[in-house]
Amino acid sequence: MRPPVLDLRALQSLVAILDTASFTRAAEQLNYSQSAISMQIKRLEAELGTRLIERGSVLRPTRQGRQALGHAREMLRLNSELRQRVAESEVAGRVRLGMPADFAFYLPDTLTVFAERYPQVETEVRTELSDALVRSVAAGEIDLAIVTRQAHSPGGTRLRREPLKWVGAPGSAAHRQEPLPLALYPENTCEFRQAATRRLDAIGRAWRPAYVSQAFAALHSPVSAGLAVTVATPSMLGAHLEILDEDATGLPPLPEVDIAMHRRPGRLGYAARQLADLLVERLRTTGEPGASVTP
Amino acid sequence: MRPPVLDLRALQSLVAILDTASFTRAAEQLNYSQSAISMQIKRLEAELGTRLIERGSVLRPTRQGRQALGHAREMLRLNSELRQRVAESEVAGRVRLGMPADFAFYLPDTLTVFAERYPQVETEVRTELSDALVRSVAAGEIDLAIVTRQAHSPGGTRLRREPLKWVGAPGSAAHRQEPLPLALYPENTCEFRQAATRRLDAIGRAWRPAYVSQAFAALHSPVSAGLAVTVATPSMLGAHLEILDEDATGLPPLPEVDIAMHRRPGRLGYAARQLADLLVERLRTTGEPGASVTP
DNA sequence: GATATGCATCAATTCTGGTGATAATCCATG
DNA sequence: CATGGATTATCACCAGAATTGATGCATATC
Repeated sequence: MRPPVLDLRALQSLVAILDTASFTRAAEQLNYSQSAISMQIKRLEAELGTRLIERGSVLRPTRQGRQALGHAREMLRLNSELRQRVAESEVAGRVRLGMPADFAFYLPDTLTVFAERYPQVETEVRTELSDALVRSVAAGEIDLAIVTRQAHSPGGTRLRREPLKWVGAPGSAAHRQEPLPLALYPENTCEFRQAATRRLDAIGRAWRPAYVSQAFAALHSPVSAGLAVTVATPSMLGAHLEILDEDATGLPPLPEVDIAMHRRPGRLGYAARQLADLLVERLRTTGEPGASVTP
Repeated sequence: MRPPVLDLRALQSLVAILDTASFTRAAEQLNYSQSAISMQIKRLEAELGTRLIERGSVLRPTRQGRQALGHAREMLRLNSELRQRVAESEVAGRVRLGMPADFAFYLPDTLTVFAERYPQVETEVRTELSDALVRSVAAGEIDLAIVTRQAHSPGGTRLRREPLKWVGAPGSAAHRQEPLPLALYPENTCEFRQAATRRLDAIGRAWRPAYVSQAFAALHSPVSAGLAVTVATPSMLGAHLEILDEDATGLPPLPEVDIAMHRRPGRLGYAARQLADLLVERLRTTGEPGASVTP
């Protein structure tokens, strides 16, 4: 009738037993009597209808025990995380975060998660050029800055590196227009776009800033309508846009860009540290997809 | 002293309340009395030191309640999965799986997971050419087959599509040798390699089967030693090998390949269905990385 | 074979958590 | 503003589950 649930304390004991390889030590660790541990496991095994621990001179999990162990660990982790999250929603404070204008559309998910998790924290976002942000963060005017990596600006943690690509609407011929119509943030506001225009100049391809705006929507519309092209990294790409192949379009290849985080000097407040951790967690690229090799 | 754990039954009730928007209905659903539900939530809220449910004409979770809800759901999911996994390790039976020879190095992780999860199941792996496997599976001689997609062999579920790439050891010059030394499975054994040699022939590039073996190690060694090149998809790639850029090396571009699964006609046994699900889960490509768009 | 160590079991006790009845609340109506 | 209906909170009581400490049993150690 009701989905049967296991006793988390018993799972906790199971984990402790297999970690310490001893009922007795698990009991000490968890502040139970040895018999309590023994009974908990007995009940757990009865509930699951199978033996979980192979008793002997050395304790080993059975296959079922190994299955259970992984899930038990994860459940206990979630248990602590739940407690912490609930407790943290009391955390108050203030975080000042800086990012280039074009990141304002890259991070909102993460900022939403943060705002949800720490509803009492005031988050103040400032948008400036990357190098200005690096100075601001060094001066302690803001706590954190997400910037495109400046080769000459040391410090900061690299979060990810992504290729920069030409982007347009599927099927659009905007990239064949002469001069090339670009949707741009205002001059000097966006380094990606500076990189792009410099490469166009280098190959002698004419271009014009067909759409210039600080507002995201005002730039997105002409691109998805096929009236202009722009540049973005693959992970910034949405469903309505596609990467334009450089060979097929004759557009110049674009460099890779680094995305890095800078922290202001001194000890950050708790809220700022949590935001920093969250940004690292959500932006850091994951490892290589495959692990095996085939000839 | 001991990491405090929450009562899973209380979390179960929390979820039920927020799902049904009513203490009373949650009680009916879980076969508790209404007062039991009320007290469970009271205890849970006391334990966490915060209100989880905002009482009123309509019940709504507080921010803390929302935090808790997600984790609670996940913990309950793990709870059921744990029970099922433990129960499933009693599942016996037999599964006959077919795959091309070159997949024998693509799937072992998944097969290990399967063997661990269903230790009583006999798994029999047969390696043949893809089209032979499609016939075998249609004839019911094997239960499942993982094959490279045959345009003319309908049926089957496509699991993923990957580009085929030239692969060599980093820094090696093997790709500049004339004729091109290839590490190959025996002729007609591997369709990837047939695709490769046909493309070489098409552009008039001479090649020779420098290393031919059914054994993985015997092929892997010469490639990572820089003595030959071979072809693979990126996810088959290991740390010791790298993709050779087609433009830089003058090697012909290779097609994309589809990896598909065929099931034999008729109702599969439980074990076979589970293996099929696992293969789909582990091989199916995940969605696009990003969701937002930037101009 | 004696001893030590560690898990299982048992009986007694504690105490958690459920039930049913009832009180308190909240909202919708008249 | 009062009343009725529905929903949640509280209370007293009880059942049974979990813990404990003592003891039994098995296995390793010397």
